[in-house]
Amino acid sequence: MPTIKDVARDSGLGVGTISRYLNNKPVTTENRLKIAQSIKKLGYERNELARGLKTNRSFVIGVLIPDLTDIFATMLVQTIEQIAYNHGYNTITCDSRGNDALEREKIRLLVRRDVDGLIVFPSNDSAANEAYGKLDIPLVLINTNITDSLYDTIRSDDFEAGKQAGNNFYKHGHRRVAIITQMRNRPGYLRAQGFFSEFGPSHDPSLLYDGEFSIDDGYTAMKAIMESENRPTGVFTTNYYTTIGALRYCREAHIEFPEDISFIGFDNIGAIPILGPPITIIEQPIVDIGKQAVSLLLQQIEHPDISTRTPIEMLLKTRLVIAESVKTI
Amino acid sequence: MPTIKDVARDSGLGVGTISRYLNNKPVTTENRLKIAQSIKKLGYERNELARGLKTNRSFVIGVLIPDLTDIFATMLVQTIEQIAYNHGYNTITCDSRGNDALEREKIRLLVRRDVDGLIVFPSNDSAANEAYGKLDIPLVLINTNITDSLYDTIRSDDFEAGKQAGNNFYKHGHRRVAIITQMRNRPGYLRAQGFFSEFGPSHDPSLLYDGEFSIDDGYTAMKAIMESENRPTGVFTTNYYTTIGALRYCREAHIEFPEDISFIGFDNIGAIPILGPPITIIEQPIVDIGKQAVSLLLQQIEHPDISTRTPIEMLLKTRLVIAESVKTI
DNA sequence: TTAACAAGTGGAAACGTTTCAACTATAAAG
DNA sequence: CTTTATAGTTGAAACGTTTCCACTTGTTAA
Repeated sequence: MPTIKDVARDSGLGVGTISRYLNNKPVTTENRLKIAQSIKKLGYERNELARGLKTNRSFVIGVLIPDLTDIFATMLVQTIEQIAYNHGYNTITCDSRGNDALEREKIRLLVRRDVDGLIVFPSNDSAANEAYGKLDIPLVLINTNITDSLYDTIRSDDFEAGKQAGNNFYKHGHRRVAIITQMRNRPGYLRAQGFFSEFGPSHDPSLLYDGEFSIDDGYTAMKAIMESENRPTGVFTTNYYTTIGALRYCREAHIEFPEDISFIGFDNIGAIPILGPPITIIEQPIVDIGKQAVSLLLQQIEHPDISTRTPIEMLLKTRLVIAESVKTI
Repeated sequence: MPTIKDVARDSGLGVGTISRYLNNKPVTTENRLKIAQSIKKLGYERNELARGLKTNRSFVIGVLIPDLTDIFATMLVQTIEQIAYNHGYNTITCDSRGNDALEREKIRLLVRRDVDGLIVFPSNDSAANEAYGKLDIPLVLINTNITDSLYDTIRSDDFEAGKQAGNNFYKHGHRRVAIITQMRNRPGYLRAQGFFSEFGPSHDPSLLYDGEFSIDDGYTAMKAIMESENRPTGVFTTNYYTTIGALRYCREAHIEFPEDISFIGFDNIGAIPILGPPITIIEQPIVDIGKQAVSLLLQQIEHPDISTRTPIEMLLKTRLVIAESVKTI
């Protein structure tokens, strides 16, 4: 591979000049031409490693997600990737497999490869939170479990999302509605809180189905609900996978909305709008989340002094998309 | 950040010794201890950039896919990531948005960041093929369009996959079956060839629905088929998205399998096994594709002399998963 | 005509590693 | 007790950039 020195020799100029050219600093047109010519002739390409070594800047941002096949996460990454790219940054994505230790390791990998900043979509495991404590690198957390993060944080307004669903049920006359969620996950917890808040100060604990955010748990919970003694008049699922799981059970058991039960789901993405029955559903502003995450990160990267700033927690409103899966009672 | 020199100073040893320690070369136990202590004390972490600059090795492999939200691609990446990791390599993933120019740019990005090898899942656009011509870096292509690649290539046995579907229809008595595919995509083309081969030497061209591998085109084609004059007795879709699209139309139009028409789909992943009706479907061996891709790549990386070897094209068999969506006539 | 200045240029030093030739200490062999 | 082999250590050089200071032009003002 040709180096900057080869270009210098070939064009008869000094390495400093070549470097200026490469960094868009002023160079006489005459030399500009010579250099361009030599570069083409030799097929020179800048070695980003050497550059990063010297400048401590890589123009790469790292994105860490718990699961590369999680549709919500990958949609997010996709918008992050695109926006970052428009700002001159490239993105590299790693999968932590929802594993605490692996998440920490991947973060080090990225840091050691000199990423300029990190956007982390943390695994559910709350223990992971410590990991960030030591890092001093621009960092933005998305949908984190942490309550008082030292870092900028961005998430959907989960409490409000829960309220939107609860309110829709309530105003259609529902008073006993079950919710399928994951209480040890902060968004899951907040969605539940918001939901119940619409039904008054106290609520029947048997309406809360607490488990993992997984297809299986959605399925099982939905089944339990349909088979329960004092069956509620509606069900609210609080993430993509529980929604999928619940819908699957309903398909298998030939349960129709809203005839057999009313239903509000979560995350109008992936297969749901396509293969699922038309349902009323909460939509997260994925594109905006991505946009704001990049924006906050770039602020940190480009104004390092800002790090003394107090951390920002940014809430983005969700949207209730109305279909016909909630019956008026 | 502390450097190797700081560690040397702190431990009273030479930088060379620290380097040996870090690279697991023999060091006296006495020194080993001192070094370990200094490293912990200073919080030293190796700078991979500087290392890569010197060694030309990064132990990172780059993966390029056309769409980060494409479930087939991300499942592949996930297994690649895992297997590579077990071999001591990390993975970074980039999205080319199915865009030829962007694909080329991302490849350069990765090369310039010194990845040890590349696994590329090419965009449909055949023009992209040139891009690889110049590269001399270990490279494996997955499901490529190129017929006589200079690089190792790995893909499902698409012709055989088509035959499996065609044969299943044929032996259930079907003689006029439509196929939805993308002929300018090589896998799509081969799947069609294999499919038709089961029905004899010639075929009715009106049974071929040629478009993009997209949900929309799957939907439109399925609609056209159902509304056609001389309606075929079955339909074969040849990738995930066309399958989804076709299923969507069928849901909306209340078409049931196999009563209204027989159906075989492709790629038993994502939402299909969960939300879709139970259908006979072709399954690609995703895990094996990932495994073999990494294996071929590591061969190239670790035996550079091998590059004189003639390129390998590896075919992996698909599997026909049988449900009840094909009627016996 | 000269002084002052601006705009570019050249090349050595530095970034944090690994490598390698020279060196030291220890052990084994005679 | 010397010689020879062995194992480990040392620090300078190199990897390909950017940065910075000293330098050369060319231009303007007096």
